[in-house]
Amino acid sequence: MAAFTSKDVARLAGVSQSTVSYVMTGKRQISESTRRRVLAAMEQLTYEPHAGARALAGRRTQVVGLVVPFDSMSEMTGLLPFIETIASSARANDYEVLLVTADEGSAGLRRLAGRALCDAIIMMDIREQDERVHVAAALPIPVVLVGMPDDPAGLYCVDLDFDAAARIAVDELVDTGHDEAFVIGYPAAVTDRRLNFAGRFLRSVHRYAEVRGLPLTVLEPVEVGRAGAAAAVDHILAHRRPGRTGVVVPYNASIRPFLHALRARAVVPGRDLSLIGISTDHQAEDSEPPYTNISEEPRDVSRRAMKTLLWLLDPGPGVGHPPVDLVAPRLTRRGTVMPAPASAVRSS
Amino acid sequence: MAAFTSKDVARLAGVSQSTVSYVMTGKRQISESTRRRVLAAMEQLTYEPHAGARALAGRRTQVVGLVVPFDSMSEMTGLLPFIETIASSARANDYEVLLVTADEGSAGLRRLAGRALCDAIIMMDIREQDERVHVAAALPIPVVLVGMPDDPAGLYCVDLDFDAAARIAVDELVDTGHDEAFVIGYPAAVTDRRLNFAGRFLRSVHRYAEVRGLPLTVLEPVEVGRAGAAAAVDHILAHRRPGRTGVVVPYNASIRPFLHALRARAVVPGRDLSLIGISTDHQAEDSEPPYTNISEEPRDVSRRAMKTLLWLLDPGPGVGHPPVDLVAPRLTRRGTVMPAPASAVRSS
DNA sequence: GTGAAAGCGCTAACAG
DNA sequence: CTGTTAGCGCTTTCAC
Repeated sequence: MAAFTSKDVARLAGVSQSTVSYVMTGKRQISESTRRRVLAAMEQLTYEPHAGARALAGRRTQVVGLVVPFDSMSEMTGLLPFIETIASSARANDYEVLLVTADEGSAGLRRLAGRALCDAIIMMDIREQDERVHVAAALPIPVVLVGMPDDPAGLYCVDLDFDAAARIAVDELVDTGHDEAFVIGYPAAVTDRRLNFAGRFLRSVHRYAEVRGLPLTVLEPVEVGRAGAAAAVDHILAHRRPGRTGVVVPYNASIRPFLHALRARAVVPGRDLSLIGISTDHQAEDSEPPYTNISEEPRDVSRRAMKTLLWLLDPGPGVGHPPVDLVAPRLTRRGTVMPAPASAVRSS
Repeated sequence: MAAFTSKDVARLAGVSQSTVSYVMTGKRQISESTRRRVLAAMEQLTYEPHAGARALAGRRTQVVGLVVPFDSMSEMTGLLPFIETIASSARANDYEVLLVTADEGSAGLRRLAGRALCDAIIMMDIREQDERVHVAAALPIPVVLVGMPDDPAGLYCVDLDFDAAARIAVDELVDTGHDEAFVIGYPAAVTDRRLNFAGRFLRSVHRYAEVRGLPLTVLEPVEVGRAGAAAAVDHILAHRRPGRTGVVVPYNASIRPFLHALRARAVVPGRDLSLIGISTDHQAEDSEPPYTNISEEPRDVSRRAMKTLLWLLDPGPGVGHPPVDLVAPRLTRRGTVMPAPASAVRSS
């Protein structure tokens, strides 16, 4: 395997180099006979086109840049399904994936575009006010955001619909006759960095609670882990008013420690209070106990982000694409919400 | 920002294009004054060299390919620290990271090398007999394995020292006076694919148990999750002989469910039996309860893999590199191993 | 339908 | 110490 070039293929097939190129790209009609000879030659030489040369001449890299957060939290936060889905999705469309860590900030973006390392970028870990968003908007290549900054600067955004998640949570608690709700807020690592989803969820949950007349308390910040969860549980137990108490845990890494803290106090979710978590279904099902959850949909979000990106790279003839694409979460009941007492059922 | 070239930089600095190139690569002595002018020009134009052109002319991409497993398990198995560490490590050495999923098999490897997408490859998810290893060995670029196949085919391997892990586990149980040990084996997803680490651990644990006269039973396969863990615990409780029982859980995703199964049966690790897990310290510490563990060291393994790879790309003057580089795990006691009764202490 | 030839933007001899 | 020049392996006008 000594690195053949398209020239070698051309010679072996008895055609010109350009014909080889056109066979590969399909940008020209090629007679069936020559196409066959060319393909046979490529096969025989196990030819692979040189990506750099291709990028240089064709100004297309067939690479998408993926900007991911790699802080200490990401492991718990379920970053992997995003990466995985984007990788598969890219491969299915003949793209490679170049990984860049978010801590590079704007410099990483500039490098990706400036060096022509990729044709487009998917960026995660978006903050409410994110300087990178404006840098991204000025790049000569398309950028898709996973998340919604305050000002998208004209960029396409894909994410879970956290507003809908908040509405679903409030509705579920109200419809099952709860008298009060607590929200386990985000850890300082999230609020300090003003990650976009935290604000989106909290604003919405306040609004819907008010609309439906549900007294609501947000505990914040609540650190992920034993201590933070213990403090939160103790606070709730000490301060809750008489009646049915609901707890919403929107940050998935906080759910497990919260469940542990409840168990340690012999408080049973679904009996002594209600619990709704926002997490993947997989995590909710796998937990001990399984809990009623509003689904994060990392795979769906990633797929749509990839779809948007492909469309941006090659806008089809059809109508456009929505600039903001929010994936609707689903509620799955797993018994950690106390059912409505027969007397207290209200309609949603 | 209209995509400047090194020619533009050269003109602006009043030098030739090659001088610009030499300023960047440092492969030639450049007078301080011209170097300054060139750097100023690059700065002024926010110049970034075209990666494709560079790869084409310089036959160096400054990219490392990373082949990762993206099966259903990988999320639980702690893949992220590997990816993260390799990404940072690569960046620190001016390399980009191209992500390829293991399910592409040999084709992915051939593509990476054939298309000159990268200068070297790090491959994870190695099976005992892995066709990809032989393909990799024949590639014109270096490949580092994270894991140890039966036949490394001359490739450099970096991984945790599972033999040492087995020894440490057996020693700890024997030294604390245990009369018997069980090993919670790997799930079918691992054994079916003959992933290399499973065999390495199991062979060693058998050997050391025999050496130290510890009766040992390996339960296998044990599926990850509630059902598998429950079955394993029930089996152990039903079949264990009188005396002190130790349990070793080498597959980290199995540990949590195992702990749950114990708790559900009111069996307390550290009191009613002993438990040693193999997992990251972080996971062991964060678990409920924290458990005595033998450390997986994904970051250290990744760092060393990267180091080996860089050395392969540019063998320094010093002596060579060991072809197999095993990271020593550490035991951290967290109270899930019953301490030795005063009368039964034996020396290690 | 197919070829010939001119670059894409960089690196690395070869010259001085 | 610096400039000139010939490619690297593709894509893509032109031309037929």
